[in-house]
Amino acid sequence: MQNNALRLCELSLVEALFDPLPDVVFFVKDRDGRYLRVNQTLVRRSAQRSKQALLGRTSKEIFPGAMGEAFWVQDRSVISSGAAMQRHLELHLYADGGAGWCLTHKLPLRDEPCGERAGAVLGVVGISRDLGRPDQSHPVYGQIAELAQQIRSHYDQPLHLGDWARAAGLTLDRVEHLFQRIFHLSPREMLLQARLDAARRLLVEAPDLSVAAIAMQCGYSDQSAFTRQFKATTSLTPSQYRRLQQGQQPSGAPWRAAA
DNA sequence: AAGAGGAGACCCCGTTTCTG
DNA sequence: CAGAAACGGGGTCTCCTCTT
Repeated sequence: MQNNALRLCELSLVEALFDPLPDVVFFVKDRDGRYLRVNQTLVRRSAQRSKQALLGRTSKEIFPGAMGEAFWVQDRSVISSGAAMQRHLELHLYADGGAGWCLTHKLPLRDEPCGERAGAVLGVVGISRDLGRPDQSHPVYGQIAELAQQIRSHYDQPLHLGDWARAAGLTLDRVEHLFQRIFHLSPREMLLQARLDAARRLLVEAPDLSVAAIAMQCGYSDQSAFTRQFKATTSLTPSQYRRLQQGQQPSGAPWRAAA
């Protein structure tokens, strides 16, 4: 426990570093998923008044509904496997109806590498960063932006990145590298973003369209793949999302949350 | 109709090596 | 040393089927 206390003390310094960053959520949780450290951005986004209001509580208590449940499942997975969750692209749906794309990273918090419980997982530490603006100052921004536009406007088709890269006079490797550098996303992640943005729009604006039909219109080969990806990204199935946007409680888990 | 899951194919991404 | 190229393993997607 001594080691644990020391580590948490060190983490308070990290917490202080993340406090002034409005686009990054920072948190540390114990083995039971209870918040031990949070930054101010998380306090704001969870609609809490202070850090104290979050400490000792789990994401399921702070974010009632599918999103809190999804955070909880992620935490359990990191803690039980001891494996990090890196670069998970997520759409966070806020209580005020807004939505924002984030990249989430979670690492297991381990005990000191010596002593009886050497290396034991004590909890999880993570950040969730809002997707930033593209780096427009990069010399080949124009070329890559054109490719990105192609991906966004052809979201209903399979990704033919190799062909598009060749047409632009670039290699596939170069395109992927530049996408990361400029957009902080891989081409496939950008395609996923475009498809799910379109799907969210159709779920709300075309209530008569079936989930399967929307899947087809958004470039998925079937409803199964669409539902799987939609749920992995938003924590909700397409029909739950549709009911939520129509102002109904989705069946299953109770839902009304902030990020 | 919608959701979930398994198998197999293929593509992406992280890492290493090469080059200027 | 930075950027480009190459490569192999893992992850993702499609197809298919079953369940609710």
